[in-house]
Amino acid sequence: MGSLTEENYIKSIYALSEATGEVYVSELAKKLDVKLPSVNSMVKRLATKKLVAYAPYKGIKLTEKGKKEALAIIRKHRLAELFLVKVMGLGWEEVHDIAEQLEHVNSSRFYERIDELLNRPKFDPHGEPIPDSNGKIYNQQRTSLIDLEEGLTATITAVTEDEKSFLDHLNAKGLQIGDSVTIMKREMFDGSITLQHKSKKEILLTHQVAERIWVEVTVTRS
Amino acid sequence: MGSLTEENYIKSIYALSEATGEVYVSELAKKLDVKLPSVNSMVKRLATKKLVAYAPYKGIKLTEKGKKEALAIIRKHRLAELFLVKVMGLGWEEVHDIAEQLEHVNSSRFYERIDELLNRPKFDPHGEPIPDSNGKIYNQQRTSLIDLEEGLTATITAVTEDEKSFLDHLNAKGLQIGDSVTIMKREMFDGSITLQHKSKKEILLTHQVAERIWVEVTVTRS
DNA sequence: ATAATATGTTAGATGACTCTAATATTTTAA
DNA sequence: TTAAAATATTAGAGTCATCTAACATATTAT
Ligand SMILES: [Mn+2]
Ligand SMILES: [Mn+2]
Ligand SMILES: [Mn+2]
Ligand SMILES: [Mn+2]
Repeated sequence: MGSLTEENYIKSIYALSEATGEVYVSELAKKLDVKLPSVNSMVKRLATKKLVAYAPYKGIKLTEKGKKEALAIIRKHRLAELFLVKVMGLGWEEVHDIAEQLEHVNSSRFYERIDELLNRPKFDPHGEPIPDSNGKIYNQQRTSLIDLEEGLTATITAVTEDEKSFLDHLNAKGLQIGDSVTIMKREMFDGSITLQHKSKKEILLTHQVAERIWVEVTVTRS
Repeated sequence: MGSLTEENYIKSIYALSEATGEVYVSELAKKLDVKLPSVNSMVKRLATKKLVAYAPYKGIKLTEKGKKEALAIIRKHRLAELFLVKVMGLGWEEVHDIAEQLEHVNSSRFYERIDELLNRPKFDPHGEPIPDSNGKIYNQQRTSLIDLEEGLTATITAVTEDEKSFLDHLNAKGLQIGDSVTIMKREMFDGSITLQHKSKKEILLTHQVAERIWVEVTVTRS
């Protein structure tokens, strides 16, 4: 295991490569909120340790070893989040920041026990898959709310955003993982969407919010 | 809050001052397993931050501010240990090392929740008192097993040693916090002690082990 | 093909924390 | 009261992780 800083670099490289394919030094700098030369020297160090392969202007790629480390950290992060919600009774909007710290705890006993208590869970409180202890990740097929036709009914499976303000927003709207929603109206003008919710209420979501909500279609046009 | 390193210095200074009164740079170096000059410069830094008062050859003293920080860390450590035992089902011999990491987690929510779940506990799994959120600590009067006369019966209230090997040793002997024991024999020659235990077994403890076990006398000589 | 833009590097410095080697001061004991 | 022992300090250097300022290279758009 590397230092805390190293772990955060590895994790960010993994996240960016999932999101955008190529990972540039400059992108990483923005994500980690450090300056370019800092990233430049750290990437060199990671390359020396065979955690990444780096070709200037071509991007940074995690090696197998690096990927394995990233997945181990993500596993710990997501197990921690679920534990905080299920066992400790915290809200899904307040666990990410704590998990950012707990993911660096070095104790197989601790995480083995969490995994056991939660009965080898497959998803975190935000619907993100939890890699198993070998780093294997179950990748669901994902459809965003913004891609659904009017009239369709779907179940919310995940949200791709950990930020408290976003989750507070969903809480205020009364939306949760597992909720069933029907698309009532898609606005051409601003991309906003009106949903019919199990609570019987109609909910309006902006494009910006809807695109971060992932669903599985359960009922096709009636 | 200071850095992780700073927190560990503060905690060690507190522990040493409880144990031996005066805390010398040299003692601290031994405890933290770093060299003298490292401690020397860190102590200067802590003094600049008004966390300690330092007079060479006279010892290091925590200021009120430093004491408060130490107690906050100790509180987190002990809450974590108890949580790991009571909620997560780990053994008292394996929680210290994990708590050494969890004590640095910065989240009042996390610790507030642990405190609540455990119902504002007063003692950790080793019988050590847990400071309250104001840093107030309930200091029990302590009698060591080695100070009991033959024939007395007492209850084990605490052990002053977190090391796994020591606690493994007690586990092997079948001794736990709360157990009632009667002093059968005190050996003059080597200071060892023979106990009658609730399990009906006789248990022999060396002086080295017995002196780390604290008790409350429940039955005086019959 | 040149200019503009995106992307990356080098040099040199800083702060936190650590080390070794050499030296200094204070306390205590003979 | 001098020597020995305990305690502490300074000087100088190294690693990790960061920064600013200046410069360099590659990609792309005109
Ligand atoms: Mn998260
Ligand atoms: Mn999550
Ligand atoms: Mn402990
Ligand atoms: Mn303890």
